Amino acid sequence: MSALVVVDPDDPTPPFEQVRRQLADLIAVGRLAAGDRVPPLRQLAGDLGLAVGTVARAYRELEAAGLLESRRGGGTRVTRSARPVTDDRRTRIDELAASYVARARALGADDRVVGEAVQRLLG
Amino acid sequence: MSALVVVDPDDPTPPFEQVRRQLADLIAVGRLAAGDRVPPLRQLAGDLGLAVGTVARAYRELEAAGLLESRRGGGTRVTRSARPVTDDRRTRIDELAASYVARARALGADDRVVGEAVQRLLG
DNA sequence: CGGTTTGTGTCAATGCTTTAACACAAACCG
DNA sequence: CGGTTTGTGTTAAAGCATTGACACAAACCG
Repeated sequence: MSALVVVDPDDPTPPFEQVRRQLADLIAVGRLAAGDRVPPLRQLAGDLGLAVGTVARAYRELEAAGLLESRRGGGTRVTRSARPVTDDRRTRIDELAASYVARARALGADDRVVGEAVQRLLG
Repeated sequence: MSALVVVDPDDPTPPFEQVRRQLADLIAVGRLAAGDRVPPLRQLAGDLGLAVGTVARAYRELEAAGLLESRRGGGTRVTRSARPVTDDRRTRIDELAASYVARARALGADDRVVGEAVQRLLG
């Protein structure tokens, strides 16, 4: 009975962000495929012990990112096709990359290792 | 000029928690060895653009966890009993890389873009 | 058609985090 | 010793996340 998503009360990360990240990861990894339905707001909120608005925010941000599509009465589903990379997204990706490189270097990794760790995941 | 720690302003995770996690990682991985000194509160706060109290909280929680020891006037150092988990540095870097790739993909980037963003930073 | 499901929106109240400025205490160092 | 460094603690103000309750809108289904 592994729940789709879990919220860690000891993690200071805001619950809406925990949910958002986990769903984004599930989609990125393919565990949630295009067209798959995500739990209704009230159901997921009830399961996690969160307010409806909190889960709604996670869905809303994922929809803004092009990962989910919501329809009143129709539920929320994973988007069929991924959006093209816009300029905004490009700069955001650069920021994520810079953060990763900085943190990996801080752990003592040399640049070769830093690059390989990513390439290994990209095939 | 590799920064010891970095804070991501776009990450809803509270800054004190970002700092706390990264320092815990550095210690767990052995990049910060037992007895090593951590930057003075005011210095790290200045570098990161945070208030002194914010960094102080990160240090305080790490001390409560037994990872750091603070002395007024004497600075803050890694506890002797805090031992690095042997060679899970590689694992930790892989986790960081996986997180970056997942987040970048979630933004709609294809794998080529994800890889290039990193390579651009590594020269 | 009509009832149900589901997402959206509002609102005030509450709590947590951060900030800035300041005072204080203890260890360091010349 | 005396000045400096450094960690600790306080305060008030501001911002943000969450909650719970409620109303509304649109899609679904029998």
